[in-house]
Amino acid sequence: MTTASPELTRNQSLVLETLAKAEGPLSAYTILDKLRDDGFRAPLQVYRALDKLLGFGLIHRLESLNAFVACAHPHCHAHGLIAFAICEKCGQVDEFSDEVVQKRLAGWAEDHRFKAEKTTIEIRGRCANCLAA
Amino acid sequence: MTTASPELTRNQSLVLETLAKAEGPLSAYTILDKLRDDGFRAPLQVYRALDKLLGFGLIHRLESLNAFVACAHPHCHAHGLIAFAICEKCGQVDEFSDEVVQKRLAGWAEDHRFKAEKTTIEIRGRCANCLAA
DNA sequence: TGGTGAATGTTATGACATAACATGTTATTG
DNA sequence: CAATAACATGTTATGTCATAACATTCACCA
Ligand SMILES: [Zn+2]
Ligand SMILES: [Zn+2]
Ligand SMILES: [Zn+2]
Ligand SMILES: [Zn+2]
Repeated sequence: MTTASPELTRNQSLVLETLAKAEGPLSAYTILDKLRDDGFRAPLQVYRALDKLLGFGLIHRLESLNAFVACAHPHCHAHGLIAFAICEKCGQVDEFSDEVVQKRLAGWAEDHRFKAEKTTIEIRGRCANCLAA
Repeated sequence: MTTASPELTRNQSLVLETLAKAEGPLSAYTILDKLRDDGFRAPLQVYRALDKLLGFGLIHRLESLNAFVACAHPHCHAHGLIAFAICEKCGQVDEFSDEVVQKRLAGWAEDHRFKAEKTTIEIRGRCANCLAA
């Protein structure tokens, strides 16, 4: 599914570090701005690095945000179906997976002879901290 | 959750009919092009109608495609959690819901004191027809 | 050493979405 | 019948996300 990662190039490392340091998801253009001082000039420099990092499974794309986050479990490299809980207030993203949900969706696909290639689960709302405040 | 729909305005009806007639999801700009002959000139005319129709629950937005589809069950107006299976080949979209998945995600949210406001589930892949062909 | 493939740099363009403001349309209601 | 309020619409401009196309550089190995 995901390609094994050799070592990262300079651009890939910079982008990954930027995401890893960030509080929440970042858009490609936000990453670009943060990396101007490191010589980044054009969106493609970011998008190309993001593509590779996605392939390595080191980051994820949040479809409902058009943004990217560093993987919360970059070592358990073979995580199956992943879900994201995204706080609309503080931007915090919680990455988790659920066997039951995964099996259930796989069951639906099998019943309908649908060959799933990529599944997106994103829950938008308010996190515990933001609700408490 | 969704507001009750009074009757639709001319623009809203045109946009909804366009989506209902379509084979698959349409982007806002594709809808705009299809409605040029009906007097549509600017993206906002489409986006405003789409916003209302989303509020009425008559259409859905597919986050992973930046596109829109007519609701497959526009009468069962109170559908809970919806999932979409999207064929990458023919564009067909299958809209379904699953009680178990819904309860499971609600359980996660409760456990983590996360207040879910909108949940997206989108499965991309190949439909039965396209796999047979 | 030179040739191959991958990564990078750069410019331009395409695709998706909204801000801001003016105008029109349709009830209420005094 | 105004006056008004609420909503829908039209229009221009701009903002945001993503890729096409092409030139150059780099790392590696025959
Ligand atoms: Zn992950
Ligand atoms: Zn929060
Ligand atoms: Zn529906
Ligand atoms: Zn298909």
